[in-house]
Amino acid sequence: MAETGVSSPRERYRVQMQAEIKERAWEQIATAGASGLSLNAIAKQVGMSGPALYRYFASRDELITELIRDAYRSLADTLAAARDAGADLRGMACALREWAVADPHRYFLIYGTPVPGYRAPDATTAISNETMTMLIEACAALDIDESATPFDTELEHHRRWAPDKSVAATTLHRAITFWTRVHGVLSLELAGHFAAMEFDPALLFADEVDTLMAR
Amino acid sequence: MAETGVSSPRERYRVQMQAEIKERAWEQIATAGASGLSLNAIAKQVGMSGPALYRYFASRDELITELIRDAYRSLADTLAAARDAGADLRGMACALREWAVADPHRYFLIYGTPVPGYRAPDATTAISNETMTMLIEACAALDIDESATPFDTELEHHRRWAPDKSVAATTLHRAITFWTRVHGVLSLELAGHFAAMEFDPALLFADEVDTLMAR
DNA sequence: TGTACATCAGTGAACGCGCGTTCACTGATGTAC
DNA sequence: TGTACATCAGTGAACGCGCGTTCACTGATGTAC
Repeated sequence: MAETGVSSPRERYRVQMQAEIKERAWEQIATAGASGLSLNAIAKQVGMSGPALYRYFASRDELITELIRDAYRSLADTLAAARDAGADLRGMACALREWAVADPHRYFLIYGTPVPGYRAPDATTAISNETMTMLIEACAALDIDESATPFDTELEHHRRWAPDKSVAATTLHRAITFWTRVHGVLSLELAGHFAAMEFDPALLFADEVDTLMAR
Repeated sequence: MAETGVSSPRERYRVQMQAEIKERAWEQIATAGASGLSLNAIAKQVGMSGPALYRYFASRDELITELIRDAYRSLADTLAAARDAGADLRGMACALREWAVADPHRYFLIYGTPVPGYRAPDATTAISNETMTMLIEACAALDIDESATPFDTELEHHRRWAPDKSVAATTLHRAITFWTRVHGVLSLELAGHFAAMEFDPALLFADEVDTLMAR
């Protein structure tokens, strides 16, 4: 009887196969987009015939859901690694950008056009909260005093989502603003909206982060 | 012989029919997303049978291209109308947000996940430049002096895309930053990433605009 | 160690479906003399 | 005003295609005695 942690050859093969399927799925998303993801095409890539994939995933939707969850997980892990390496908010921003640039399709699977009718499972929202908490802590470490804006007072009254009541509303505000600004630059950059302008998006990104940390 | 501006009944009917097809297409995008847009389904909605649509659009791709171009046009017109009504940068920001919130799918067709393999025609990039020019002019009207950042010097050397050489690099910078920040808030809001937090996204948006205009 | 059985990965055929697009055709509308 | 012709909107059948998913089945791998 297999105990926890010990895996039979069959189990190991299974895990390995699931991983390969996901890998091919990502390749396909890169060329055809998430909506063009086809189980049959993946099966062909893996070297199996169509229905065999149903040994590993109950349906196409389940596969996509796992890919999305993995993307969230990957982002959270990237930020956590940066933090654990002693990075401040700026360092985490760089890590985030590198993560996004490394695989734009993975980025857009999370932050791009929402899939119509798709409902994010609790698992992904939990990871999302985890990420937000890391950002809030990084912002709290900045310790800049500033005058309250209207949105700060709004946050005073709507902060049930925040992890710790001891964090100032201005800190929550800063974390949210960090998030929106970073996404503003990244999503436009990765979607190619800066293509006609010749400037280096990395400098724009850095400038935005600097501005946010200075004031 | 029909002169320019004068249209025969047939022509008028044609234009009207094209408009109705596009309208149904938008409805379908709203429920199934851009990738789920189906010519046959649209035809059914309009009350025609499949192939009839080919009288009005050469292919599915052409229809989508027109929808995208219309979306760009609609946004540019909205901003122009705000400007002509005497709105400053803040007013234009509000107009932009209202435009986006009114039809998120239209917004995402432009600023969402890029369609794999889709190449934006020159017509849309021209409209995009038009929009950017309006923003730059609105930023120039602010006339705030500020110290140059690294990205400002980058822009000094890469500004061929900008409409007028007399505009300061810091103004171009402000226009770009306006664009990225506004998109950061809007794209996260419209994609539902603020759903778990209870605050009013409009206040966050207003705060971002205020910050950008004050400093 | 050998035998009997259970588990499970993968196959191939088949299902119904909807897609974009073509083609030959009908019938109404407009145009020219 | 009437007739002859051209234009063009829309139809219905058909094309080939790939999709997700089911099902009964084969054959290899693991497990129990």
